[in-house]
Amino acid sequence: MSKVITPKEQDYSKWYNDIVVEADMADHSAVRGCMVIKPHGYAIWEKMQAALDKMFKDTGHVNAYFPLFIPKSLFEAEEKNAEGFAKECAVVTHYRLKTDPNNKGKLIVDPEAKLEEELVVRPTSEAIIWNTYKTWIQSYRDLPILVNQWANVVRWEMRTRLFLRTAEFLWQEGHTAHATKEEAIEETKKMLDVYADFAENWLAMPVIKGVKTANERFAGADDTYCIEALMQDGKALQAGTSHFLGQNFAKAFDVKFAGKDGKLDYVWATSWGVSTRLMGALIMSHSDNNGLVIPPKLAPVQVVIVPVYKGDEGLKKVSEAANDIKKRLQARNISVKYDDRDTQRPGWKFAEYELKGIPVRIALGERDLANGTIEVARRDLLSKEVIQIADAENYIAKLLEDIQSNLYTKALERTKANTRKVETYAEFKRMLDEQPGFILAHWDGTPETEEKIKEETKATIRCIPLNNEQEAGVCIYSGKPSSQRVMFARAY
RNA sequence: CGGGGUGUAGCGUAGCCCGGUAUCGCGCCACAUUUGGGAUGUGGAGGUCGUCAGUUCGAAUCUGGCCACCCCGACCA
Repeated sequence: MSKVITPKEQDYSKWYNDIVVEADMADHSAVRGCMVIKPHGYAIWEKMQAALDKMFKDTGHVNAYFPLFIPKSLFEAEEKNAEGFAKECAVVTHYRLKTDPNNKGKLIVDPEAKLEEELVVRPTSEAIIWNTYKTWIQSYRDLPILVNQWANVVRWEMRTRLFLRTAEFLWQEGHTAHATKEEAIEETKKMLDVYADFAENWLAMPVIKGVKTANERFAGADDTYCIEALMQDGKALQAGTSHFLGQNFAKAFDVKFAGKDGKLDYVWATSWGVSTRLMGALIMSHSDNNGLVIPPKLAPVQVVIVPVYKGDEGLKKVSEAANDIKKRLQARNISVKYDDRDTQRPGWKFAEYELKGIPVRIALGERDLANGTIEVARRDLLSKEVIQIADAENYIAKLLEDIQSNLYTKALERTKANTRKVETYAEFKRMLDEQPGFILAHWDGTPETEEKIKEETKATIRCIPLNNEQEAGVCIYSGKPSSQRVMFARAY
């Protein structure tokens, strides 16, 4: 049991925070609501980026970069989008500081350097991008445009939590333009599938694909699709969104194209994004009271080799064997770190790598050299096995696959076990308190009912699952007829 | 932004009520013995007590402003 991590049964929020900080992923910074992502955390994010970026490229997308600042007049062009984000925008009003004449050595904002037009720090980039697309698009031959950008955005949140909700965060935002509604909807769904694929095959995190209700929809979208995942405490986490934007932004920014028939029409749009919030999802899907657990496919280092030895001679002998194993594993595309620091003792290293979630640890000592063996420990089950050095590559390659699939299977079973159907409002409320998770229940389809349930229970409709089974029933709240169940949960 | 709490060495803390220049543990540095699950001993370094102002002969301690963080609400990826 870790000395530094608060057990999750005792205090789940504290457990989460301890993991982030003690596993060296991120820290609070001197800036309110903003975090420092430390090398170990950033390395995981880079792994996510690399995997996602390849998936985007494989589906025909290209990367570009748009400005951080958005002139207010552009920002307000799409009314619903602007309204939706207005309350959480950072705004640049001046472009210069000067020395304070009344307080030497201090700076003040120079009142003479007021911007003619304020600049909004992007909370999302639809406005600046659609203002640009206007100049890129004249004809159907210019379509589709399939652009993604990796960027930081700022949303001035009241309450922040490392990775889950910070004032500044890193993400990718795809922005596509299409000639037809059908094509745009297809793109929206395709990217949702990419996200679900990534979540399940890389994060080892099962997700429910669905569509948001009008209340929960992205400001400015006609439809918002999402992937929702269930965390270990039974709360839901929205892990990615893909929006069908209709012609809303094309109309706001007057982006028209000439079709084959010569007629002008507005362009159809999508946008889609995932953020550093996925780091929070990773933590809350797999980690335990001993620290972080990283799925092998996203681990910055998949295997660490810890030498156990006496004296310089011992280290030399062990290192020879360790470096050989390292090479053989690397030849199989396994990332390996050989930690030969003699400033820390083996036990200390064991605890450290466990805390940081490295999937596999090899301990190699002089005793092993004599026997031709290594001790292999897996992070997910905390189990150890002694194997022949000769079998190392095959054993560990398979072990990494096992860990990846074991993490997914465990998370899937947990999600299934905590997804329940309820028929009455009383049962619904009891379930939320006693066995939190996804709750499938009938809803009359009105925003009013959704709002009431949210007010009374803090539970929201996470989504209407795609390919939802049609089933006649009555709304748990109003008793009115309903044709399908929707998925409720308390959410992050 | 509303309610509550906290801020003392890198981290965790005692001292604050009742004013007199700061306690302990971990960590850090040196040396020795150690090394198969966070080693042990000896010696040592490290502090504008969050910050700014006020009261006082004297402030970690009393008063006020500000800042940051944590918890609970409203908001949210």
